[in-house]
Amino acid sequence: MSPTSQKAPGDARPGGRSARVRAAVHRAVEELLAESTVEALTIPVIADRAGVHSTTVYRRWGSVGELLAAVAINRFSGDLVVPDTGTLRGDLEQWATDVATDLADPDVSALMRATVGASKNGPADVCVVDRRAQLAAMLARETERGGRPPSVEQVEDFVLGPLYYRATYTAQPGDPAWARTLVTHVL
Amino acid sequence: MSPTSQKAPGDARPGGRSARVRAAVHRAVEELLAESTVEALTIPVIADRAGVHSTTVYRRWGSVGELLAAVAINRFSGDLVVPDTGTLRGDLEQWATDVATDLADPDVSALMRATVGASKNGPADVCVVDRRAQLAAMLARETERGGRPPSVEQVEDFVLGPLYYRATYTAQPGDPAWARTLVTHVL
DNA sequence: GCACGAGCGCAGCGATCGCTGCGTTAGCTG
DNA sequence: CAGCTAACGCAGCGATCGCTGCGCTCGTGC
Repeated sequence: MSPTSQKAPGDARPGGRSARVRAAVHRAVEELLAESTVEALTIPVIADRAGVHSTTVYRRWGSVGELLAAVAINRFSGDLVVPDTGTLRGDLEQWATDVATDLADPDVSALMRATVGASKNGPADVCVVDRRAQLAAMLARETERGGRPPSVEQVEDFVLGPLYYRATYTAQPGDPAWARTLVTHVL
Repeated sequence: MSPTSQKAPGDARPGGRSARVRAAVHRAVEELLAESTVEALTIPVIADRAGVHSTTVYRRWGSVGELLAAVAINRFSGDLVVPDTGTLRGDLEQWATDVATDLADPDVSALMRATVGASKNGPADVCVVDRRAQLAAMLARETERGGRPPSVEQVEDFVLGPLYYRATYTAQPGDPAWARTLVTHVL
């Protein structure tokens, strides 16, 4: 399932109210996740917070799970620009620092955990597909420069893995300095 | 919050019916998680599957979140015996292989994801506290042998991190051979 | 500027959830 | 073996959830 395969209505009218409603609902989900548990995250509550009728949410997203996936895709895509510092190390350090900073935000990690819990098709890859694409782009650039970068899997395992692991399972999210040491280890 | 701070009733009578009910409910949760989504995991459904009345589940656990945490603690504690092969590398390789095998089970990863989503106090450390304790024990034994093992955090980041990351966010859980390469990297 | 149609608000409906007294059963204790 | 108490089963109750026709509003294209 590609991130752009959103079959939901509203795409045929991207200019006006639909976009406003979508933004309001997404914002409501993030706010509620930041201040409450996912068990209290029900569609009537979301709709009420967004100033939108429950019917709209039911029709456009169907369930809390799909809504969460949509919010996660929207949140984890496009927020980070792919760094281009000239060297692979510089790119990766900048990128890892950005990811670490993003994951250190409690609201972001709460959204991630909720998405993980609500994902029905096995793992919650919606949280990482975009990051993986950015990583592949940086590594491909290094190859074009004539370097021999590590594989995507290696960087994913030793940089993204620890970062996401800490944000998901431990109480201490990684700080930027630690993220840079991860890059050093993998190079 | 220690894993043994279960304030729930039933501990004063560990020999008979309470233990049976607890086992039946835990089993029901694992079964339902394996065959359905977490959104369908409601207390009446769990109680019905376990052959127990809903009242009992409400009284002993209170909510699906606490019940999931209890199941996770029970599942992720004591299942793995700490290896003792004589060398740190042997211990870690055995241990990482066991963890990888465990996480490769779809039912286990489903339970983990559900626990992550239902955890209210931030991260879902119930999934890793016991693993961390086992790791600390192995590293302490190496210190007693006179060796200089890496820190718990290092092994956690570069072995547990990738393993849990893959099980949580990607479609390819780690196989035992790959788990051993992780150990090699950290030593 | 005007007609068309997509998307939203409104009202309400079964179904089910989460929870609470009360009586009964079953495991611990002397 | 007998008494006690913790834990469970039972029935039922508000509350709320998820969902469905219907009419209306607002963005889009001619």
